Amino acid sequence: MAISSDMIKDCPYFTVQKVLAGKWSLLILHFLSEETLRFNELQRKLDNLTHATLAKQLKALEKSGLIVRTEFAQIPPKVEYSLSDLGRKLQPSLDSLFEWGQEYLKYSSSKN
Amino acid sequence: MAISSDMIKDCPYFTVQKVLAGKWSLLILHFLSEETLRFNELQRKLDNLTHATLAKQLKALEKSGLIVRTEFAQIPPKVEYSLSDLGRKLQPSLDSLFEWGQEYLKYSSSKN
DNA sequence: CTGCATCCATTCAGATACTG
DNA sequence: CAGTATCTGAATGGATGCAG
Repeated sequence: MAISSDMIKDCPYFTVQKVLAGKWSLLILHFLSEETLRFNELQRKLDNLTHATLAKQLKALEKSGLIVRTEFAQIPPKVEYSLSDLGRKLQPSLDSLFEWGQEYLKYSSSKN
Repeated sequence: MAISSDMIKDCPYFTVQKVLAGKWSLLILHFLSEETLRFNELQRKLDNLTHATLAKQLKALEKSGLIVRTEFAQIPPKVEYSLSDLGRKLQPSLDSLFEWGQEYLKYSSSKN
């Protein structure tokens, strides 16, 4: 259903929308673009986010191939997340969106 | 709920995610960036989309201030949609995302 | 520290049908 | 031609608790 046949394959916009669907995707990608982070470090940066929710988002991003999960076999467990090549390629777009977001905020605050 | 106090105001990423949340936002913005369109013209471009759904998306985008609705007082009714200044400013980001989407599709198809 | 399973609440796309 | 109202089902964010 939704968009049939060709479009779903041909349309990059659709892909983008799918990948960025996660409510926290942008934030996560942003933080990971600055540095590789462990699960808990990431969670601390994203306050107000339970570990279950974060886990789901990370899993989704990993499945999309945007981030890389590296597990260290040790006690206590340690897992690091970083951007994949694909994720790194997205960064310019991210920066661009970030700037636009600032414009938007500026605009709407002057509007009120 | 979710992200409290400052972050929600300060974080452009959050704004972006809110605006692009709609499943069809990217497509709609794309088509409108090429030309001003009437409701039905837009719907024809977005096949597989009921007018009710499209109406909701357009309303959301209009509320976000990304598109402009122009109504002509005539029979039969005529309404045109076009990008606002804010919407136009988003275009570079859109293009950037589009390119990335293509990369993504290329990558995943070679991966399979 | 990290992750999974479960349940709940909400959100939202989509279908249908009705109005001017 | 354009828009609205209502309903449904699916997806998903989020809370809690349990397990390596």
